[in-house]
Amino acid sequence: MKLENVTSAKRRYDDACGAAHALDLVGERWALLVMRELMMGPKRFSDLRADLPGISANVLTQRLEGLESAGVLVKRKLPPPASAQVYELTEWGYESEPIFQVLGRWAARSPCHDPTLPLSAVSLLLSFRTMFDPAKAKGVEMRVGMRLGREDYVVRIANGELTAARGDVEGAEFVLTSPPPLIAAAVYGKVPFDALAESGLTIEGDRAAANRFVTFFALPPKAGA
Amino acid sequence: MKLENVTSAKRRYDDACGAAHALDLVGERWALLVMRELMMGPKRFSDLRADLPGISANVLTQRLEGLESAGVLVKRKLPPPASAQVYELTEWGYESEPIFQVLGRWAARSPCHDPTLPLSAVSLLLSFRTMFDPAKAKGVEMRVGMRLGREDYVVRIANGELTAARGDVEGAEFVLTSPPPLIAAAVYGKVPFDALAESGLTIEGDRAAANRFVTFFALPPKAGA
DNA sequence: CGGCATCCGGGAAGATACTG
DNA sequence: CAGTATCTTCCCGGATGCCG
Repeated sequence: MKLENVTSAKRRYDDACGAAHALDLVGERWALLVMRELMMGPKRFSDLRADLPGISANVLTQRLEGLESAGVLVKRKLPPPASAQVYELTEWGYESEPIFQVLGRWAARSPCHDPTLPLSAVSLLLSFRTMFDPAKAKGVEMRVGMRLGREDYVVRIANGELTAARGDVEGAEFVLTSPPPLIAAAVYGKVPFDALAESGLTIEGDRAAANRFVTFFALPPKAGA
Repeated sequence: MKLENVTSAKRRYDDACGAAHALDLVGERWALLVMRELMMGPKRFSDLRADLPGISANVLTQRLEGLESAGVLVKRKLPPPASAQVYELTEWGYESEPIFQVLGRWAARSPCHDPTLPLSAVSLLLSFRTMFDPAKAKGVEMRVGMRLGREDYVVRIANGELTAARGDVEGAEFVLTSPPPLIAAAVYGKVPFDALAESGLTIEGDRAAANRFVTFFALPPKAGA
């Protein structure tokens, strides 16, 4: 848990401010995005590479080392017969979720935010947690399945709260099978599901519920407007 | 408002996730700390340099350019006779305060946070806003003056809320004149004011109120404990 | 003095190839 | 699959110097 192993002495801020210390720990390029990809549960090295297009293997190695030294994540070996190496956030690591929420909420107001860029499955799920508006889902109970590439996820809405986690899509009102960006287009761009079918989004189940689902989320207004 | 002027194309994350976009805007080294120093009001170039020991002039220039391009701050000329150039956050820029709060709260739990490092006046005031516990200040009304180097600040507690801003210390229950780190030691380290007097902290006014003041703040427990 | 351009050295990030 | 090794590029930090 020495700071030396996280950030070299020369590049530290030497500032007692908590925010500055956070940047010493996770302020390096890619560090926060690595953590983001682990927010929904452990992943392997190659999954991280696949979900963070643009990161190079050596940088990923360095970040994983640094974040482990900082106590944000641990490297763990899955028991046989899987026997795979995975990286998992510590309890404290998971507590970083509000960082992504406030960063996301703030940046969504940026005049030059481009929502058409690629989007990972984890990012989509975290965005639901961030942008869910309880007032718009009063009295609603819903269970939504999402097949997003390698992993399946379940989003549940009940008692004005939204939870999202990896899980079995069986028993959901409807199941979306799609690349994450298309679901974002439906939810945040309010693009009709029908218009997205030809791009590779499919709905099984209650389509009316799906159309209701997208009304529970809204982006904040752009700044300077 | 082109992203080109903020982050070169090669170093962008190409990720629609809001948090990733935030990092494109303010993820470069020093950018967030520059914003932090402006959270209590406009400052001049040389004040920023003085309050961010370690930043070099050219990097500060680059960050100010980038943050202006991003719409986070504006460069403004004070009217005569001051006629000084100052940098001021935009309304959207000021809305970044929750970023500092969640970063600070999260990093305060870090096992290797060193609270003895230097601390700027703005950081201290922001930490009050972040760490204030309304439950501990129930029914309290208090007006505190702080002379922290170049600027004077007023902290007010009323109706279970804390506000902190630049202002005249006249009319406060007590006035602290001190380098910011000593006040942090009193508030967060619970070091008695008497023990700090010889290091350069002075209290004028109601010392009992000062001793009450420090009880309104508490750091979160360390992670892994 | 305040703000910015320029040059340079060191080091981090990026791309590619390679290995157990 | 899970990383190293290597090479290049670019950013950061420091120093200097110009110009209002």
